[in-house]
Amino acid sequence: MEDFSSEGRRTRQALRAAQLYYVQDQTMDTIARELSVSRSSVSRLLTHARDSGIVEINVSAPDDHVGDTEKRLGDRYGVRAHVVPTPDTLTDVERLERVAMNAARLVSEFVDSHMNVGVAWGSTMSVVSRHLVSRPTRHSVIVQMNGAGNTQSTGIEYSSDILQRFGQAFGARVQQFPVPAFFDDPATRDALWRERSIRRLLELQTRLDIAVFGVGSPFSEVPSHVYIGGYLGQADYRSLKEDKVVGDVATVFFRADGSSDNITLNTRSSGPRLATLRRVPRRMCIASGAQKFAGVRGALEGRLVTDLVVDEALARKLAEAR
Amino acid sequence: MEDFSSEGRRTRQALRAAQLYYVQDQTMDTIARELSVSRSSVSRLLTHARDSGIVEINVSAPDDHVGDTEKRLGDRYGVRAHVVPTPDTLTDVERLERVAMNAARLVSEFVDSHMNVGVAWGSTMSVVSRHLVSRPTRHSVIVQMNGAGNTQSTGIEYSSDILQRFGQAFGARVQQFPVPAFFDDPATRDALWRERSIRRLLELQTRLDIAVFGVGSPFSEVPSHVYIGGYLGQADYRSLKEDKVVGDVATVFFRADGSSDNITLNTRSSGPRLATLRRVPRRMCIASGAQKFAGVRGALEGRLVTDLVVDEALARKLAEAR
DNA sequence: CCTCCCGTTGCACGTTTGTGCAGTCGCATT
DNA sequence: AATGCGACTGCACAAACGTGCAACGGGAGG
Repeated sequence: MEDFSSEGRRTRQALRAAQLYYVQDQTMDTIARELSVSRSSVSRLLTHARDSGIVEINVSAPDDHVGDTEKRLGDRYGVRAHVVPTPDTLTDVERLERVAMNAARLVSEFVDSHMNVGVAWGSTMSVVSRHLVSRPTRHSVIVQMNGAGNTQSTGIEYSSDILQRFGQAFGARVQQFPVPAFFDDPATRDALWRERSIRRLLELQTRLDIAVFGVGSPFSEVPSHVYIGGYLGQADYRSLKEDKVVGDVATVFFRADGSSDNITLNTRSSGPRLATLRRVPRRMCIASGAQKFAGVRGALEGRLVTDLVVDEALARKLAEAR
Repeated sequence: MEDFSSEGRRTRQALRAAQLYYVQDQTMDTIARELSVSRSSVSRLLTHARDSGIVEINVSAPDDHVGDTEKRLGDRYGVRAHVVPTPDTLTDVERLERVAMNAARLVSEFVDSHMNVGVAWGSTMSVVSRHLVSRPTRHSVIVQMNGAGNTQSTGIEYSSDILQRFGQAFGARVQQFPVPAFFDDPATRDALWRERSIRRLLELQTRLDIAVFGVGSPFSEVPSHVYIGGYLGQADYRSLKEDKVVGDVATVFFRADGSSDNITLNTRSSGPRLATLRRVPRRMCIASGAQKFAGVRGALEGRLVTDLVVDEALARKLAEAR
């Protein structure tokens, strides 16, 4: 059955315009005449073509030009590093924005049909989700990695919005994880974890093909919003400090050497155990800003990461560390 | 050893500019300030980045929008068809130009390291070679498929120029085939074919990963330049007619049903037997203009082609044929 | 040291492209 | 039929971009 709806027509036009523009190097003016629409419409068609994934633009270094820092990070931590060019003069917000754009592209590049994609939430992930370039896939699933909180701080939406945008971009089913980020009583969690509906999701988490996450840095000057969102109390902070925590991934905490055993708070967290996380074939960590240094380094030491996306300054710091 | 030569520097800058422009959506002006060069230089850097393969732009149909004609050609002849959008009002030259641009992109997409790429020559291939987007590969070889003539008709260069451009684009070694397109005496060919140096090349031809070629159409109104370049005489023409030839690939002739047995002229041709050609895993045929209809159809019937690149009008004709 | 040559740069200009706005069309609701 | 709504179009203007040209600079040869 053919699709003659206006949406199908639009896509066909966009496709044709894109071919003429990107492959045959026509100007929009020429294309406009060829499709008998106005030049402006062609401009809009091309925009549509770009962010609906009809055209796909890749920038890749010829092998002999992979950045020095990237190589060093690769050698030192065994990760594929993606260093985002960022002049040091940018504000934190701009820097994050740029890192997120790069990361979003990478995600769209990696995700494919029939994949289970684990997605965490947080301010970084929020920005990333807003820059995803759409790429229609089939039978892929977006899986929420840890329980959500409803945060309304500036620029952060409900975690479900983040997931929704991922779902949108890949035409994927979204699998929510309807539990709180932290439980008060570990026993409650354990009970809930025995529920059939929850078990199904936990099981899904063990079969992820990709996990995408940022890192929290609880003891940096600018704490991740997990720490200001009212999730944790004074006592919890003290507990983290005692356990020598340097960061978290999906609300699961770890130390500078990447270890997470016997960290009190983890017994109450809704996130996946690090051992589980490490079994995911591709684990993409996105971080921007020097204040994430300790957290990211811990995540790297703990082998939680296979693909690292960071800004230049942070990359340098990581490469030089130790 | 680091490469600090000006060429290496240029590439690094181009890479960075490309990332900023295509991934981070910066304007050239911004990028110029960031690299402290003029905006014009950024424009030039981006041009360089595009046609040196640092950025790679793909236009692909979402599966549910593959053209109708493409599907029909696929069903009918068992080829992957690439129909190039071309309004019917174009001149033959413009049409060819557009088809060639598309084809060139496809070639660059298919060719990879360690591949042997067979290349024919002719007016179509000449235009194609001029639009190749560079893609650095290693250990790949460009192999000339049939003996060359030195033609100076408009727009056609020596076949070696075509090969040279292929070599350039892929950083590949170029393997010339220093024999005439047609021999006067089959025996001369057979003798030459026993030469060690020639045998090495013939053997290479049997191990091609891709073959790229146009088709000749000897009996259309506008004959392929093979037929006007002085390669063939009156008697030869008669012989072709008697043998019911409709076209050629790499100066090897075939009939409407794709057969090539007992075609007199083939015993004197320097091109590969069709059986040999058919063993190449990917065989890309590029043709533009309705006058190629008979030739292309023969090539398709003879299963000489796995990937077909044609303009819209020709595609329609082929799809409707039979 | 000078000179010439070749490759690179920025400027200035014309061209090409993005976008706010107001007008139009189709469609569903009253 | 009238009304309202939303999606889409073309216009007009501003922003962004490509390129011929002249000036610059650094290296080889005299």
